[in-house]
Amino acid sequence: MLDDRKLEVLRAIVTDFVSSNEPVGSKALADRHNLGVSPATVRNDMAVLEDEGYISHPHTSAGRIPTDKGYRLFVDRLSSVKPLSVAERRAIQTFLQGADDLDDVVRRTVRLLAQVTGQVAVVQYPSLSRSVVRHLEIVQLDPSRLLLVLITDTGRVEQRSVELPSPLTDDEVAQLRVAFGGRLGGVRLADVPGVLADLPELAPPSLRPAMGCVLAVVLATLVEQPEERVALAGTANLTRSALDFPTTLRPVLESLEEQVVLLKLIGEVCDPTTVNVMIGEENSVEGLRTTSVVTVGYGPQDGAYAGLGVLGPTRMDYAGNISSVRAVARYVGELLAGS
Amino acid sequence: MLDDRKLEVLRAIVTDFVSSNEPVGSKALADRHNLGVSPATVRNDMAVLEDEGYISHPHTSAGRIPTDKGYRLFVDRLSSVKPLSVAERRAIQTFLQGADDLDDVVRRTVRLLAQVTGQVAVVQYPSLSRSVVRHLEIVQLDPSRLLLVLITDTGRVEQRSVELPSPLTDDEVAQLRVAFGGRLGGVRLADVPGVLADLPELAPPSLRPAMGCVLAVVLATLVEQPEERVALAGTANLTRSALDFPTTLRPVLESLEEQVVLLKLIGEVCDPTTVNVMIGEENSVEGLRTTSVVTVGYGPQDGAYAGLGVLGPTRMDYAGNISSVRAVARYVGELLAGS
DNA sequence: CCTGGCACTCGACCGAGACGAGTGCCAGGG
DNA sequence: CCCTGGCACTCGTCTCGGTCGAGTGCCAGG
Repeated sequence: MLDDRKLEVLRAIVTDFVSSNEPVGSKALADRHNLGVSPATVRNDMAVLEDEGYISHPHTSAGRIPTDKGYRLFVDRLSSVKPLSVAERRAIQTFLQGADDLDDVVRRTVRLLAQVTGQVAVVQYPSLSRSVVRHLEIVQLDPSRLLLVLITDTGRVEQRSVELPSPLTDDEVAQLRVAFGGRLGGVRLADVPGVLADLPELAPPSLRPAMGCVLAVVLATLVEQPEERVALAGTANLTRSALDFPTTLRPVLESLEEQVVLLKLIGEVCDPTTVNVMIGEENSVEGLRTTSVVTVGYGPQDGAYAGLGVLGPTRMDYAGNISSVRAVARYVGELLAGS
Repeated sequence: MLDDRKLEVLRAIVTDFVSSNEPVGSKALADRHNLGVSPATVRNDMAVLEDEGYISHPHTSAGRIPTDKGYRLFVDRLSSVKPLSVAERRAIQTFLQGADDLDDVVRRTVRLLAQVTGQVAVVQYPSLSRSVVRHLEIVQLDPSRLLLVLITDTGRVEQRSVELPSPLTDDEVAQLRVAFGGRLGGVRLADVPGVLADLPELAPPSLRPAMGCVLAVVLATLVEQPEERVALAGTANLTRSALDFPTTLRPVLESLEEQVVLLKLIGEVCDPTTVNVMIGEENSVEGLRTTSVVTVGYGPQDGAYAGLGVLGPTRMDYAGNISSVRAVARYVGELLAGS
């Protein structure tokens, strides 16, 4: 149905429309891209493409614009990978180099992504559940309150306070510390429940109530409902295409303020090897139906820490953004694995 | 120069323009507000107000709009305090009630403010330097790395890692813990340098290098350059007035992404008793010259934890926003003091 | 000092007409 | 069979002139 030339026409339409933001006509197409055929032929191809739902035109005497389906086909089969220039790679590397803190890494990353792509950037903090426990510290705030401080291999630090049923002595706290600390080091957070399952049985009776409380908090708030965090940057970039979606800007901004929404966007796919692209209506989030999202997981090869990505109008430079997102993800993954 | 009626005219212009967003003419003014004078008289007053720079008109045959100077006069002398309804107060209280975590409190507060005022809301986390140390925990990550965890009375938790010149034994770490922990409890962070000044001298020689490192980190990153954090919400509200500042939206969004800028906005005044209003050009931040900012400190009566406020177009409901900001600040202050 | 009246300004709105980009279709040619 | 050039047609955009009306500034009178 769609021979090579028609695909070529679609590609030309997408690239031209992305760069110009104006419906593209047959003549301009035939001129700019050396398709080797006349505008009339291009028109015929366009008619077919429109029948198939890949492009549409706003009104009779206007050029064509790609539909979501058209973008999808473009992304899947037509866009060639656009390798980053050496300068860009170096810029990414140096920009991320100076970071010390995990917070700092994430903040830099998200700004960098927004800058490089010119879109809205989203970076999820390394997920707790996929992280490995480096240390669990138990601090006594006052006799019957403890503070748990969890440190992961990615440098993330989480704290929770625990109300105890009865006061503990310093010595008892030390025992707790040994009991938990000794077992958790090096364990993936997802595996913590298994590791700790038999803990209450082994504890001396006097410690059991306290042990139970601490265990409950560890399991409930750190393992079962780990707090996922995300960083956001580049919302100002939405105004560039504000001419495109003037009244649509509001729902987008609203959606972006919802942590849940952001996590949904990024969390859905976290494979560090393949980049995921959601286009327009494919998007599950109401209010982001006019935008596209490019996400990828980051982390070591065998598994992902978390996801990151960019969001922009469906009319975006998919090839470029995919490359940028992938490159940034790789560098961040290495950076976190190395530290 | 400006008699009572002229002031009344200015107030009428401001209130009408704020609610309608359209230049207001003499006839409409004389009609809606019962000024007891004819449109012609109003016109004369308007001419004077314009000479004095309180109002201007976009073009010859259009109504008047307030200038920044006009808003300033309005805020300082003309706006009556608009008390919140009981329902609003209750809503604020119940909305904030459920919070447990400090993070949760701040998140809820900022959303609440954005919701109530319909503007962009900014809430600064309780400032470190004004906080009191509740606990400083020292955790040994590996032989030559420590993690410092600082907990303040407002529930804020900060952590920093320290590279040691040489490995320490468990026992030595315990000594450090006692040395610091014993002295810092209950001390205001700003007073920490004085309290710790003589610490190195008292330490056993073997501990001095490590002690020095820890001390340096505590002083440098926690006291001298404490990391201030802010939360932001309601950027979507900017789109309501997007018709007002269409191309101006971008610089505003850009400014709002800069932590530094936000801190500058809020940090300038932190008095919990008086509300601070910055109008248009008064604003020191380039790019926010078309907006007004209403801020206030929050915290216990004697001093402020930090600041919070809202930002919106100069054309905003100052009286209402001032009331809302003050009310929210009071509740948050109580909430944090109580816990 | 306020008031009504009046001429004037100037942007908003409307409709007609010209323009032109772009389309769809068709007949002819390789 | 597919490509091509030609041609009529559509329809949005732009421009222009004219009308309308809100609002002003000024002035003379009470």
